Parts: sequence; C-alpha cells; structure tokens
Amino acid sequence: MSKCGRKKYIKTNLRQMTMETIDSQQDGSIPDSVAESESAHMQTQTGQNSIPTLAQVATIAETDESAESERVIDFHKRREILSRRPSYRKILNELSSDVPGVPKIEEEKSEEEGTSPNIAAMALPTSIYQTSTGQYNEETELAPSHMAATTGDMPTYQIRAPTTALPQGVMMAASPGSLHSPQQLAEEATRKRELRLMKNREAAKECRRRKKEYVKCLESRVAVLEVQNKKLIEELETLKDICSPKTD
DNA sequence: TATGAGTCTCGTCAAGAGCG
DNA sequence: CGCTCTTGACGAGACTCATA
Repeated sequence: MSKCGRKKYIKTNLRQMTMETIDSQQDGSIPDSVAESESAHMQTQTGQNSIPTLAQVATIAETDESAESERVIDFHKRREILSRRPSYRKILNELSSDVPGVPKIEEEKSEEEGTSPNIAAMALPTSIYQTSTGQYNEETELAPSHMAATTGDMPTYQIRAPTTALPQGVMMAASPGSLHSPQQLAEEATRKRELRLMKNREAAKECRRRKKEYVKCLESRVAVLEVQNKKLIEELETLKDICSPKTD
C-alpha cells in the first residue's frame, strides 16, 4: 500500500465505521470508538449555523455515551446531525456578529488575489488544455498566476475575464434548437461537463481559502479568550485576597 | 543517496443547502 | 423544483524529513 494509500485507508475506515454506526442505530447500539470520532466530527457539523462550544461537544459525547446505555436513539435525527455542515462563511459571519473583533469573510475575494475568482467572470472554454497532473481542463485565456507564489507549489493559472459579456459557449448552450446530431449533443455534454468541472475546481479553491481563514480566525479567537481568561482568573484572585483579609 | 513515512495541495465527486 | 453553490471525502502527486 502506498503512503497516501495508508492515510486514505484510515480515513475511509473511519468514515465507514461512522456511517455503519449510524446505520446500526436502527438497532440502537453504538461502539465506543465511534462515539468518540463522531463527537469530534460534530465540531464541524453540528447545528445549522453555530459552532459548538467545548461544553456542547462534551455534551454531545456524553449524549452518545448515555445513548449507549439507553440503546435508543432516533436514527434520523442522528443522521441529520452528521449529514450536513454549515458554510464557513456563515459560521464566521455569525462569529463576527457575536464578537466585533472577528472579521467577516467577504462575499467576493479580497484584492490581494488580484482577479476575482468569480466563475461567472470567466471566459467559457472553447477547447481543452491539460494540467500538470494530466487532467484535461478547458482552455481559456490563461496566464501564469501569481497565486502560485502564495502557496509555493506548482503553477496555477488564472483566467482572464472575457472581452465579451456573454461567451460563445453560453450562446451555443442557450440555443438547443441548433443541436441536432448526436455528435453535437455529445460535444455539448462534454463542454458542459468541462465547464462544471472548471467551476467546481475554482469553488474548491475558494472553499479551502475560506476554511483556512476560518481556522485562523478561530485560532486568534482562542488566543484572545485565553488572555481574557487569564485576566479574569487574576482578577478573581485579587478579589479573593481583598475579601478574605489575613488573620495575622 | 535511496527509501519510506508523513504531510500538503489540488482536482474531482457527491450530496446537502440555498435561492429564484 | 430545478439549478447552482458549498464542502466533506477521496485519490494522486509533490514535497520534506528521518534513517539505513
């Protein structure tokens, strides 16, 4: 097994275990090992818009443990909890509304990245190019991106905005009546697929960027709260000293 | 220096969320 | 309700580091 195969093997097993466990909730039993991983999992997946506090996570874990003793948990409820994760933008914006210091994730990419990642602004492809990994992407006006310098790995490409408002591809797609032969239909399907892949590629990049931002934000919040906590503890000690005068 | 292990990044798929 | 967006999961390649 390759090195990354091992990692994936572990990941896959964990996931399978989790899902099998969820499925097994129909008969009511939860293995301990999975209850643990589930509770960790919920830190990112709990609730629609909120991040669970440590206490909440602990509560969830406790809930799992108690469920083990009770052997009765609503399968659908649990599945719902695990099934969907709130968007990072949403979470961070909620955080920022709670805490003024927390910056909001912007709707559009910041200017630091040069051009907007907005897919809508991209030129629609007219042909295919091959990436460094051998995958085929649609060719647009490609220019070596300076974004590559930020990540320090293989060069990526940023897509220049098209000169026309509506790219040719869209016009073709918008006129299905012009497609007659199976070959044309196949071409159209391929073109649509390539477009979808290109959009999703960019969306994944953006999602990862947001996730990084989100994690950074949480880390800085932890730092702030730790300082705050330390101060409060010191204050408490001071007050204790004041309220309990020495006897000697 | 070759090699194995660990980690990171990227592209893709799939499924749920959200919106018109 | 259909379409698009978002994001977890996965596979693959590149990179780093320790060690034989």
